[in-house]
Amino acid sequence: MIEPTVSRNFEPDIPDIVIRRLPIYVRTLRALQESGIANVSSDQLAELIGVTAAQIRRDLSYFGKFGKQGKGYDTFHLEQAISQILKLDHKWDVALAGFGSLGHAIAHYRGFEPSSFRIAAIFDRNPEQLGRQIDGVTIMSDRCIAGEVARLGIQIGIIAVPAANAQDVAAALVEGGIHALINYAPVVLKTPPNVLVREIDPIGALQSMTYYLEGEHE
Amino acid sequence: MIEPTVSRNFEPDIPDIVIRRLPIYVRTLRALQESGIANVSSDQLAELIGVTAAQIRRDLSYFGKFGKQGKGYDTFHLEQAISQILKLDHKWDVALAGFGSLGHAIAHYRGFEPSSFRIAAIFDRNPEQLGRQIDGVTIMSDRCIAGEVARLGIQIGIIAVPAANAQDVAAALVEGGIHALINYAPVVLKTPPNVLVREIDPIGALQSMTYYLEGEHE
DNA sequence: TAGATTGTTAATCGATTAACAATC
DNA sequence: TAGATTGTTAATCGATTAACAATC
Repeated sequence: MIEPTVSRNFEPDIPDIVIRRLPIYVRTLRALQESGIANVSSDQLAELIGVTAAQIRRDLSYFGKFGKQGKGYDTFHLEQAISQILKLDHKWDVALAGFGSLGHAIAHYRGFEPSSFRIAAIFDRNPEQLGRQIDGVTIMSDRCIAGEVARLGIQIGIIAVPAANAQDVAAALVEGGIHALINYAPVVLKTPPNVLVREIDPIGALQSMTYYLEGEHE
Repeated sequence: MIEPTVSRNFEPDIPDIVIRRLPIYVRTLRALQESGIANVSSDQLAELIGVTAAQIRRDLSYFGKFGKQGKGYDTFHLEQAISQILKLDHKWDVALAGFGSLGHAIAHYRGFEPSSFRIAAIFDRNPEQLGRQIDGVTIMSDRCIAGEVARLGIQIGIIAVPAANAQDVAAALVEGGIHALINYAPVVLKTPPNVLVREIDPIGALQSMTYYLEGEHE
């Protein structure tokens, strides 16, 4: 919901929903390589991911031809190709706003090494956190957000602050030149149309699942 | 992606995408009430949420008539009605698998009090964590998952373990009788069709955003 | 060559939007 | 009553799927 108004890319017109599926293809192709599997058909890949083979072929066709008829796809080459399309072949600096337990979890996440992302700045409102070093990054005050983001030329921000501060923090990040935001706060952010926002909303996910569950528990 | 095959609910046929929007309506209506606003039109609500008024009215029409022509919606009554549809009017026990920094952040999250969810069981693989008490809940071994979930009659699970263990943990939770899963692990889980799975995938979100960003950073 | 599987088009399906009669 | 806004239907838009000719 609340899908991005994208204005930075001028590819013909590739649906955002296709772009959002590409990371799953990359992930699965990497897992296959690690299992020593050099080749997959769209049927096999579909089975692993839980989608249809037609969807995979259709998705890929937006970007070119990556397979061989009768053979399928080379896991290494297809992964490289999609990684390049997503620009995952170089590192991106990320600004993390909020260093509570969620921010801590984000900063310490090592589920994806080597990763294309690096926490290059951390901000927190709590004075006790200020000056603390995390992997060589010094936690700074929220008041430094715009200046520091601009100074470092950071394009991606993660909002992990309480709902009440999320809008102000978002505004500061945008002021600093951020173009893409991951928002963990349960708040609809007001941002300019050239800023891409993706919501991470586990509470919303929980709240929508109970609809399907059996009634009177507890 | 990988949408749920739902088999527990037999409502005519309300699209899951509509169900997934309802928590945002609830959240926004609660915020309005806290601001002392007793009434909203679909236009105002749409503006706040960033969707169209037509979509809101259409979504609500799946469940009944909640507004008054010429007047709009009573924020209290509409929130109550949607909360009831989502079954948020009573508490749900949740099993948390994984008590690393992510599990810790989930267990300590207080962004939504009073919440309809209560962490009623915590499991971790790390022997050092075992026996530790978190809000009156004792961390237990992964080996206890199925038994404990069954004993407590828990229907909802959260997977916050490393990718490598996620499938096993999911299987144990399902064995214990879990019907709904929130999955933070970057892995496509294999679950029976009557189990609802929602993916929380911040890394995927990041990886799909770089597609839209300007090239050669770093 | 024969068999398998891609890439692509057209058909289908589903979700969003626009419009407006009903009605508070 | 007049004005505003709902609830709902039909039109539009977009995404998924099925099918198959191309080709490795």
